Amino acid sequence: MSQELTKKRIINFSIDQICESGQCFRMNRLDNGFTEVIANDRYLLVSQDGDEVTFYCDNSEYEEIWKRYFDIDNGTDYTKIIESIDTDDLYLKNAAVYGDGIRILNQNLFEMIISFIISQRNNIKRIKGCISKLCEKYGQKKEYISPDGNVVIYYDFPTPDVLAKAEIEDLKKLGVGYRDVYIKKAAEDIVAGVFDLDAIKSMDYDTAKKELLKIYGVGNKVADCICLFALHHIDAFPMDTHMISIVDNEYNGSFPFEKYDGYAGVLQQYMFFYDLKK
DNA sequence: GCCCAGGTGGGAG
DNA sequence: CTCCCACATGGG
Repeated sequence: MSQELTKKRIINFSIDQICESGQCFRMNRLDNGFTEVIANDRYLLVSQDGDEVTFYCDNSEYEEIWKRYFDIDNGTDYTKIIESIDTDDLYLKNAAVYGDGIRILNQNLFEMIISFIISQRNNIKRIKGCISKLCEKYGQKKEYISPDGNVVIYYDFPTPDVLAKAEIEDLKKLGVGYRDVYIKKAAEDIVAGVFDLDAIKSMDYDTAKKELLKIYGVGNKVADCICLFALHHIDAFPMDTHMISIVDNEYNGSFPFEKYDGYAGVLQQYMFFYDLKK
């Protein structure tokens, strides 16, 4: 264990809950108790004991990369958000307790566009499988030396350029089904400059969502997922099959957004997770 | 065989 | 604007 590591005490943080929360598809719990995170063209191991979280990287990498990725000291006050829940709303209170430790990640924009295009009418296990195969076929191969000295092979998420040149037949072999054309067209249009990802990053929620909706294969729900998980617009509230039934069954068809102005997306994630796991 | 999975595009009305 | 429907794939 000669490798550097960074230990932090962090409240409202659970690497297991985040890993299972359905917002990231390249994070995995390993048999040895560590969680691997493949993101930002890097490989990270994380372990946790209570509030003490260990990141297997030096402090400068933690400060520059992972602190923001995990939404740590980034302005989102999870304690305050949970405390703001209407005391009469037992469902939401229970969901927040159940989802304790989930954070809204700051993930790569292109990766989220492609990942959530793949997610439509699909289940999380298959989504992860498709993305893993996509990265293996089109992503750059990298090596990571683990703390015990083993060499871990991993693959970066593919660039727009590479996916724009992909053959439809090859994409289909990954099991993405009819979404093959969506992936290729989205990548092509980004490469061609039809969509400017850097510009989208600086837009407010409504403007960014409107722009994302122009991408072929991106509809209302996927656009909201991208806004929430890549652009950190935590007022975005993705309405998938789970949320439709929750809002239907628990809120008579309309969620009280006015009580949670500006951050309903965090609560959405608690409810989604609660429904997903029960 | 059926239904479902973090839905969307396209067409009709 | 709101309905319809087809769409690939694998697991229960």
